[in-house]
Amino acid sequence: MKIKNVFPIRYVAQQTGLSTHVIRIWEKRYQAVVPKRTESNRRMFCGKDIERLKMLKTAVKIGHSISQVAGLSSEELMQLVKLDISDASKVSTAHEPGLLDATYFYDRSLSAVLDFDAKALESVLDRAAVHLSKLKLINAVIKPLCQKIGELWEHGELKVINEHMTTTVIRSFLWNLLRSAEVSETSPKIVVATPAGHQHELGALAVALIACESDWQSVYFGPSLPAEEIAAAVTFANARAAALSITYHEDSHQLNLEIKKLRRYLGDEITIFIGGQGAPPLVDFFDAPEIQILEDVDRFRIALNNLRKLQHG
Amino acid sequence: MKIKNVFPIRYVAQQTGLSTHVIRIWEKRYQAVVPKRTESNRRMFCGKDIERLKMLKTAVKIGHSISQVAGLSSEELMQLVKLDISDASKVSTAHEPGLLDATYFYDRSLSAVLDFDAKALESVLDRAAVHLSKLKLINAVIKPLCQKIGELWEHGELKVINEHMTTTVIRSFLWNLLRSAEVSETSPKIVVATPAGHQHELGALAVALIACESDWQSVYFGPSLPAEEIAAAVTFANARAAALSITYHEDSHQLNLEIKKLRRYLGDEITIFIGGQGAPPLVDFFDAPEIQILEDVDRFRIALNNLRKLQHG
DNA sequence: ATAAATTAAACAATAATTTGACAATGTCAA
DNA sequence: TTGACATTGTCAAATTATTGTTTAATTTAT
Repeated sequence: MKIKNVFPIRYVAQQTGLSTHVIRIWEKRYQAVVPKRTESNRRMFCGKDIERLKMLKTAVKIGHSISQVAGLSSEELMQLVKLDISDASKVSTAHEPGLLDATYFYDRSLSAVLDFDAKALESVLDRAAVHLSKLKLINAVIKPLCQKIGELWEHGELKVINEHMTTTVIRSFLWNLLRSAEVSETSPKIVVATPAGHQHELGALAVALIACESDWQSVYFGPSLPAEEIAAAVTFANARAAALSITYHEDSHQLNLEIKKLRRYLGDEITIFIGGQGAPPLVDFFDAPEIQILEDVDRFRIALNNLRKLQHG
Repeated sequence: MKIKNVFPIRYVAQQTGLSTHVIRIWEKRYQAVVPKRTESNRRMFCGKDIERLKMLKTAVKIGHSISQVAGLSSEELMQLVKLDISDASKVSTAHEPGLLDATYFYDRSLSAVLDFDAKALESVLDRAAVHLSKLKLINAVIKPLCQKIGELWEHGELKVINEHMTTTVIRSFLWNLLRSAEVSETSPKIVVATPAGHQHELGALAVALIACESDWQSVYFGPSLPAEEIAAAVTFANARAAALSITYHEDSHQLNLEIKKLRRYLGDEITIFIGGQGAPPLVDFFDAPEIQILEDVDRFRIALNNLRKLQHG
């Protein structure tokens, strides 16, 4: 049971915060919305009209001109509004001259972390995302930043809250990057997660991004997922591979168990990638070709490409 | 044989707050209600007529035109009106009452979770954010959704991966919402986190959002933060309050220690809020006025406002 | 007999519509 | 920099529609 076309202009104005004048003039000039009319020529808006007007308002607020956005479809508008919320900082700092060097962004990021300035960190990362490729971003900014923070933390030069703040910001940043990655629907899928007990998910997010960059569909599941669940996810998503990110090399016994369990759950045609800083020490433990321990990002990309070709042939 | 209650027009007028003239003219012009008549042509209203007239009155009050809503069925009227009734009592801040039913978004979200469709979930949440106020979004969509997922998970009707996927999506959604919240730079600050050992951070994010809505600057630190670090964050940010979100009531001994420690670390002029589903059982443990256990969102808002005024005076 | 209800018609206050004008702002080329 | 031009929000006037109230005449209930 839907209620349609029952909203008079005053109601719409109150809902959207726009004046009735603006609503009318937007209709007249740009056909931003074209409400139905009563027999007596009164406008009668529907729910979608209101939704649309709200989005238009925020689009304008962000800095777009009404004439440009008024013609967009509601889906496009949604996309626009969503996107610009996530990198609104770009608008304000767009005029700054770009030093295209990755170390510049790394330095600025580190400063922001030490200054405990979440907004600055976000802003730097947003700008870095514009200037650098995803690969470079991860390799030359995110990864060294995380390592550095790890070091500082170990040496007691950084509070846990610094680390938390940074993690939260970077995590959200990477996630938004991941969401905005465009991958073909027909590409093979890879399930990305962190094994049970491992809480650090930044590496996993980076892995998911790299996979996207290599034109795989990343299905990201976040931290601390038991082997059974990873296996279920692979089956459900009909994925060709699973990737685990291991940041700290702790409790390797438990970890081995998990990986072996996962190996058993998955059929032989599913490749398991294990990466991250905590991965190299594991090389000795596993020998099967279906489990690949990867020490750096490039090898991961190569392995993904190989697997892709293999599957194609 | 059922005996119907019937009422003369003056009673109806008194009940609804409408004048007899209005009731008659609404009937004459729009057939808003069509009461039975006595042999001598007096109107005899029934209970449903009164309900209907009340709803029509509030619909008009909201901003609908009587000519348009008078013809709606009582169910449609109910749907149209019930949201704004609940929001009308809140008055205090922005006039952003809900348009579409919040349960609609809740239902769609839940479907997306069960279908394991991350993109659909994102899309629904984005739409909900346009339609609903932050408060309503959290109270009527996010919160019940999390609760439901918790229930399903406990009953084994949901995989861990469902829960993980949902958590990841909602977390990112809330975080973006938090980032886009605009709060004055001069507003007091509140540090939001989850105590050590508590990994679930959605509640904390919701708390941070609520605080923003009450015009506090939320300084969000994510999950599992030891008391020392929370204290350090409060000092560093020069915050007036700290808020802990506790989702599951486990290991209450450890939790008590953490809270008491935090209480010691912070001076008396810093208020500690403890909220979330796991909070109510703690009421008995703490008695100090500087530690406030909050059972629901509204109390949290009230407490924030009080604290704000107190500080002002 | 008095108070209340009924209908119909008239009335006045809002509210919505269109049109045109206007001011503030930004853009672009000279 | 200046001036021409487009964009965009606001406003006023004239017209029409909606809607609550009033008035008047009549009927009914207590």
